[in-house]
Amino acid sequence: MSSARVGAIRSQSQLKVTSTGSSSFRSPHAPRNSVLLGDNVPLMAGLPAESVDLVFADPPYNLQLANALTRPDQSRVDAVDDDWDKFADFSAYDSFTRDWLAAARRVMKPNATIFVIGSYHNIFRVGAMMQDLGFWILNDIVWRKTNPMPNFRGRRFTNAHETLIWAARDSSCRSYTFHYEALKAGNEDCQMRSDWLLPICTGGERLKDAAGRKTHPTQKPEALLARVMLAASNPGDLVLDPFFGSGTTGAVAKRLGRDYLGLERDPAYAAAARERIAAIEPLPDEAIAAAPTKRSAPRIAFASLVESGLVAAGAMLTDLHGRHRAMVRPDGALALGQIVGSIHKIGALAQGLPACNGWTFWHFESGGGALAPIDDLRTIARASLAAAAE
Amino acid sequence: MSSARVGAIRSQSQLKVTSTGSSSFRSPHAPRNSVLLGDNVPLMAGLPAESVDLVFADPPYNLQLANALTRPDQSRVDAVDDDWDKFADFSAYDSFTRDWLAAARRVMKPNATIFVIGSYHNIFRVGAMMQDLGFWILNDIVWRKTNPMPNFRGRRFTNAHETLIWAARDSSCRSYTFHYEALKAGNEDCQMRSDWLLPICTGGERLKDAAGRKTHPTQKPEALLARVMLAASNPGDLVLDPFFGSGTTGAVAKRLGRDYLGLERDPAYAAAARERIAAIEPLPDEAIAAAPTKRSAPRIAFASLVESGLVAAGAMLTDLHGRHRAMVRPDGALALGQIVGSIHKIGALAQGLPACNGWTFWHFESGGGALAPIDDLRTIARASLAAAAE
DNA sequence: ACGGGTGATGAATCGCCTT
DNA sequence: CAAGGCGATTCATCACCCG
Repeated sequence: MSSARVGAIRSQSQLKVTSTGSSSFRSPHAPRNSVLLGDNVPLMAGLPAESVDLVFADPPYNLQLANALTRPDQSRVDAVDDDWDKFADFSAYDSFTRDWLAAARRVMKPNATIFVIGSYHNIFRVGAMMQDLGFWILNDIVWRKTNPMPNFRGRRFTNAHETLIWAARDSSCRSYTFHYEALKAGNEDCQMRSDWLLPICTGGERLKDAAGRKTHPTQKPEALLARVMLAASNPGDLVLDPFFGSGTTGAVAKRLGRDYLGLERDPAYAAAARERIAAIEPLPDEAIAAAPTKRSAPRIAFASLVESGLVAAGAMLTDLHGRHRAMVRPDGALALGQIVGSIHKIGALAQGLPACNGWTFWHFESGGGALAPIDDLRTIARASLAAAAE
Repeated sequence: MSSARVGAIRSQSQLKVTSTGSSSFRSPHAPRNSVLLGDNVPLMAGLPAESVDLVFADPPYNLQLANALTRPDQSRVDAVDDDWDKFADFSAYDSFTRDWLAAARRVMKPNATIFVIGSYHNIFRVGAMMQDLGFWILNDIVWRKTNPMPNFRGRRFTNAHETLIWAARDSSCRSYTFHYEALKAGNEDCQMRSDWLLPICTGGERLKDAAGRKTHPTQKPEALLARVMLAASNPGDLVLDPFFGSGTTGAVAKRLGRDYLGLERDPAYAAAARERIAAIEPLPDEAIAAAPTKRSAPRIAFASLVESGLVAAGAMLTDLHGRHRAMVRPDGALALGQIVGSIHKIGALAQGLPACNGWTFWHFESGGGALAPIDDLRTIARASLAAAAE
């Protein structure tokens, strides 16, 4: 997506709609870069279907602390005991979960994905409900906390992680956004794993009121949201957060050039989030622009390399070890003895395999008798194509 | 538990009952150190209620493989496609899960706990069902694999972990076994966290047939089972595994001086497991004996220290900084001015806190004017108590 | 014996476009 | 819409062979 488009979307969308919970507005486009006040289910019902690119949801965890929790020094742990985290029983929590998940699914574009974060108190119910509603789980991801709260009673393992579920809208969604190569490049050239080690949100990042009390009990670290958005969204995408809280999703979205839409029931949280996001400075477009990937590179026919003279008709190609030899035909096909076919087909045939990437399998003799893959020639062809387009 | 008791339990239990799946046997005690052949639900129905100390369950994951998967070198991945992992739909899997979980819950002693392992394909359904059946989740634990299979198509995060759910039979179970201090001592004096880093089962540990094929497609590493049993069972305890498979639970139980009961449907798996376990050499009792913990150490009344002369009546105790001073009364109470109470109550009162551990708060003057906690005197008292019991 | 190279393998819901 | 072609894609570990 070009930065021009990003700008256009941003400018159209500073409407700051405020709703009281009824489906009081309808528009062909979802509002962008706003915090909508009210219950998220009717608010989502008021959004156009298939209008958001990514959902991040941090629903109430349904924590069940029977009694007050104290540290060994008898100081009281400031546990989550807000009204929004109280449910009569599992059935009430399931019903709540079904409602918001179904509403979120409706507004997801066909190739959108959703992340939901939770702990063992609620994540199993959330995950089962997602499967029941037709979501297609892509991964579960473990956020390993570098600095979790210890288990003060010494009766359990330190609860040192939370779980995220990443899912597509349904099982047929195959072209969801996933920046595999960028993540790998940023991870020592190793695939990004399903376990992420990140600190919890503390220090200057943690929102506090004038008296020093934390604004929101479960503020998520921006690094977590950043990894989510960098992995599964593009600049200019609309990220919906139906449990906006302190607005971490909005803050990170703005910084990373994504658009956000936050839904929040509590006016105080919404106000704190708006203030927080207003202070965010977006990163420059160059820092955000999606890196070109091999999958997105323009397709080049091997025939065009022959036509342009990068490969001579009649030249012999071999595999890296010189075990197989094939001749380049003027029409861009390869000939292995009497058999003629594409670079891929002939490569597969030569090895007795069902498939083969001919670009990396076949080599030509470059300077000094060294062998180089014909993929190098494709790179040259792509460069001259790009130069011609300037 | 003494090693004598461990020996007694072991000798009673080498019956090796074999059942074909009907509830054909009844006994006041569950059989021990046996593999029972048949469906686990009727087999568990035939066991006495409240007869096992720990359950470890590795149920089918309900993997849903659409197509064959190949590595980048076109080699075929040997996926799990066994009949026992085929379910018509989520509803069939839920029903299967409910049945075996309910049967397992019935045979758990009131303070028994259960570990269930799974992946994102099934663990959410399992966890929700456990909550519905009344299990009380204590932790979810993440087994982080050091050497997971990569994601060959680059379309998702590397699926690098599996999840274990640890639960008590119900929310009222408070005295379940958990060797907090032994785990902490073995973890650089740091609380054991909910994320465990362990390699998958390969190499010599992996059972293979004469042709070199793996005996079981999903054999779990012994290190994983060892951590489970060391954390949540005592020597001589009965560990039930309703999905015994290749018998890792039995092998580790035997090595660690626990008794096992394995339920397995497939005669070939059961036979392989029996052979495997027969070759296991148990560790010596000294290596296994539960380390004494503070909780299990005999309670010592402060009064008994006064009686034995370790503390003199009339002696003054202070906190570490000398801010508070209290006098030892001959009845083992403390006096802070006119107020009299236990070492704990007076310690709390002195600090204005709701509670206080008097053993670590109050200090006495040991040799050379140095202050030492009265807990040191308790340690001495315990040592002489143990010596007297010899 | 040791080291390097090659090959095998593990609970996996693992494409997209054109015709 | 189904079928077929293009062409993109792997990490840690262990076993084995060879020099």
